[in-house]
Amino acid sequence: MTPKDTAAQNRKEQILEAAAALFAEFGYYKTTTAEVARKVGVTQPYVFHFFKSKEELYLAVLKQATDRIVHAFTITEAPPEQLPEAMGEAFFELLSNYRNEILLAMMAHATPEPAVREFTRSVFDQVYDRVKQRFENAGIPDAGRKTSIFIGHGLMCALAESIQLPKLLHWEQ
Amino acid sequence: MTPKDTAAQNRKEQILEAAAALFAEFGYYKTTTAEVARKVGVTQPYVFHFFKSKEELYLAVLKQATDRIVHAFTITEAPPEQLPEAMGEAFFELLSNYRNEILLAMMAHATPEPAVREFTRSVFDQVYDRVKQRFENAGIPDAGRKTSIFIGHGLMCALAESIQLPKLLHWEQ
DNA sequence: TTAGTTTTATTTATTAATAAATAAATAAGG
DNA sequence: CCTTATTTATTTATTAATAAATAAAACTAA
Repeated sequence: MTPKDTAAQNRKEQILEAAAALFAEFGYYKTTTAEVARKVGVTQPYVFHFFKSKEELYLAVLKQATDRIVHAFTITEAPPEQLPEAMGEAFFELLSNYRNEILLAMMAHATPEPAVREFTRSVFDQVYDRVKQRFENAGIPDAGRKTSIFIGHGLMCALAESIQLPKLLHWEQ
Repeated sequence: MTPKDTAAQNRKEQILEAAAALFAEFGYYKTTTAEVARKVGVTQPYVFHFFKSKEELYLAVLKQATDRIVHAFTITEAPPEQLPEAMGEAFFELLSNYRNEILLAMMAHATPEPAVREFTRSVFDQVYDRVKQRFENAGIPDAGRKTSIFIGHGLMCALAESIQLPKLLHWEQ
């Protein structure tokens, strides 16, 4: 019962979810609006009743994903020395609960639509600042560098997932 | 005078170079064979005289790029304690000398053509093994984890370049 | 004149997007 | 209630554009 609790609102959420799964697996260009519609069980033009273009649909999914990420990095609490690990775990949990959306977000920079690139840029900018700030507040030395490494680590996890090369993330142990 | 030194061979190289630039900037799907041709100054169907499909052209560019990367990581020499830094510098040099190709290679995993994904997978697999082996030979402890971090770092540099967010790579200093 | 190089002309397929029609649900009035 | 009006939900039919790929012709130079 979030914004409105109508049948149409429900459809909109279903479309977002189907789109997340398809965009994550097949990318922006190889996902057709017809496939999204088919997955939900409606007709292709009906998708445009909720989103005025394919790009707008993609951006809606992407925003949902990045909001989750920013939120998680904002609320994670831990004793200062354990903050980076705790935030890494928070990301990992997100990845396991919302795999499609998160993979989508971590690969969005490879989608060359200007609006997508710009959105992605602003999100990484924001995430970098927030994470760095928190590292600094926790008294972690060299917070900027640690933040870069933290983000690189996230990219690496997403890569390992998307090409199915689990050996890349063997840090367990 | 590599394989053959004919005019056509020359054209093939020009096409590869134009394709690298366009694929790196606009990605696989938003780059048309017509634009590649126009950049070289030939007609669109002529591209198919050298590469039997757009995918084959893309894979040829990708292979050239990944061969450079694997080669660089193979030949870099340094005293054991400086090996990771030296290899990082080698990658950075590659990125500055062959920017288009290297960015292409670092984002290829987001191109959902099965052949591209599989190729990318096999290259990262190979790179991981080779880097880890060299780290181990240099007596670096926890070589597997260090290799993962090394790759994550490379992904992060490519991201920073592609979305133009230089703050991500402020480790200089 | 023949092999190598390149173009013109054309096809075929795909897909986002629009417009207009229909059906189902809800509400209002007698 | 029962029928008419109105909104909400959804479909059918269609367009318009784009782009990869093929085939065959033509040019060029040795």
